[in-house]
Amino acid sequence: MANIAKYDRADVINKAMLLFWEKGFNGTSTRDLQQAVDMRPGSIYSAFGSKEGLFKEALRCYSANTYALLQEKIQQQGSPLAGLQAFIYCVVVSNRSVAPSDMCLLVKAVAELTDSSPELLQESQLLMKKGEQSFARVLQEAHEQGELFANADPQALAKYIQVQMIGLRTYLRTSDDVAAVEKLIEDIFNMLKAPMV
Amino acid sequence: MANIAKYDRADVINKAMLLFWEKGFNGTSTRDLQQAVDMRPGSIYSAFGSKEGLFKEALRCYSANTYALLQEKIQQQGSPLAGLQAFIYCVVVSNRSVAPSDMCLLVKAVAELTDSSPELLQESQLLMKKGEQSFARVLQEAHEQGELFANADPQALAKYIQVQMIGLRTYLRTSDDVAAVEKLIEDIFNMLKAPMV
DNA sequence: GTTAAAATTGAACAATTGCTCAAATTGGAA
DNA sequence: TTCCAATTTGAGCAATTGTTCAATTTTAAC
Repeated sequence: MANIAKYDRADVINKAMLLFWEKGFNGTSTRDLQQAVDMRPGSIYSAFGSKEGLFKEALRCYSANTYALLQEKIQQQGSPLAGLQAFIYCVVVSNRSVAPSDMCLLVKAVAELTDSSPELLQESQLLMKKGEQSFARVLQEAHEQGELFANADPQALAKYIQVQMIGLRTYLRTSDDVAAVEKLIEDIFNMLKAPMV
Repeated sequence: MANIAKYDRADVINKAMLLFWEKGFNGTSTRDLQQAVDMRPGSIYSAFGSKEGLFKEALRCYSANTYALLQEKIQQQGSPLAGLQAFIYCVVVSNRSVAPSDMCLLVKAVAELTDSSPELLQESQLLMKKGEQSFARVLQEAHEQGELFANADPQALAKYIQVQMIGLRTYLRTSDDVAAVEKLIEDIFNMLKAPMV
C-alpha cells in the first residue's frame, strides 16, 4: 500500500501556520494555502478535512514552537527566571523581524474568531491557558530557587506575565516603540525580584 | 432639493460599529451590515463609499465613545487618577456584559488588518496613539495634583496603562477570570501612587 | 510485471462576496 | 400642481469563497 505521503506533514503545517499568522483565519483563502504548501485542494482536504482542521493544526504547531523556545531559553540561561525573561525578550523584541506578525497567533485567533467557529475558539483559549500554566510552572521553580520575592504567588504571577506578554506584543503592533517595550520588560522582572505593592 | 436623508447617520454608524466590533472586518459581510442598519446597498455605498469607508467611520465612532466615557468618569470621580481607574474598571469589567466583545475594537482591528487595507490599519494605529495621548494628559494632570509618586513620567506611564488595558481585556477573552483582572487593576493603581521599582 | 489500494490532481460546483446602476421614489421649490 | 434633483431601491454582476469527486498517478507487495 502506498501510504508514504509525498508531502512532509510537519512542513506543510508549519507553512500554513506562518500564512495564518500573517493574514488571519478569514484573511487566508484556501487558494493562498494551496500555493503556500504546494498542494492541490484534494490532498489538503484528504489530509486535514477542512480549512478549520488545518488551522487547528497550525495553532498547535505555534504553541509547540513557543513552548520549545521557552524551554530552550531556560536551559541557555541556567535559571528559570532569567530564562523566562530571555524568552519574553526574544518573542516580543528579537523575533519581530522574522515573525509574520508582531502579535501572538493565539491572540489574533481569539480576536478574530466568534461562536461561528466554536471549536477553533475553544482550542485557542485552551492553548492560551496551557501557556499560562507553563509560566506558572517556571515561576514555581524560580520561587523554589529563591529567585522571586518572599511571599510570591507563582499562579498569580503567571496571569500577570500572560497579561504583560499580550499587552506588549499588541502594543508594538500599534506603536513601534521598541525602546519603551524593552524598558517595560526590565521593569516587570525587577518587580518579580522585589515588588512595590 | 430633497437633501434630508431618511436615515440617521450617527445611528447607522453606531449600529455598524457594534456589528464590526462583534464579528470583525472580514467577518462582517455587506449583507450583515445592510440588515443591521436597515439600508439597501445603494444607499450605504452612496453614504460611505465602500465597506472600508463605513469601517473607518465605525473606528472613529468607537474612539469618540471611549474618549467620552473617560471624561465622564473623571468628572464623576472629581480626580484624574480616580477617574482613570474608574474608566478602566468600567471598560474592562463592567461593560463586559453589554459590549459585543471583551476586546478593544481597535485591538481587534490591528490584529486582523494587513497591508492589503493600509488606510484602515493606519487609522486604527493612529486612534490607538490618540488614546495613549489622552492617558498621558490625564496622568499629567494627576501628577500636577500630586496624585502620582514623586518623579513619575506621565508619558511613560501612559504607555504602561495602554499596555495594561490591552493585556487585561484580551486576557479576559481567553480566561474569564474577572477576579484576577480586578486584582491586577488595583495593583496597577497602587503602583501609580507609590511604585516599587 | 501485475495488481490494487493509497494518494494526488484539477476542473468544477454552489454559495457568498463587495459592489453597481438603471429605475423608482421622495420631497421641497416654483 | 408641476417639476426635478436628491435619494433610495433591489436585481444582478463579476469575482472569490470553501469544498467535492471522478479521473489519474504513485507506491509497495507479490
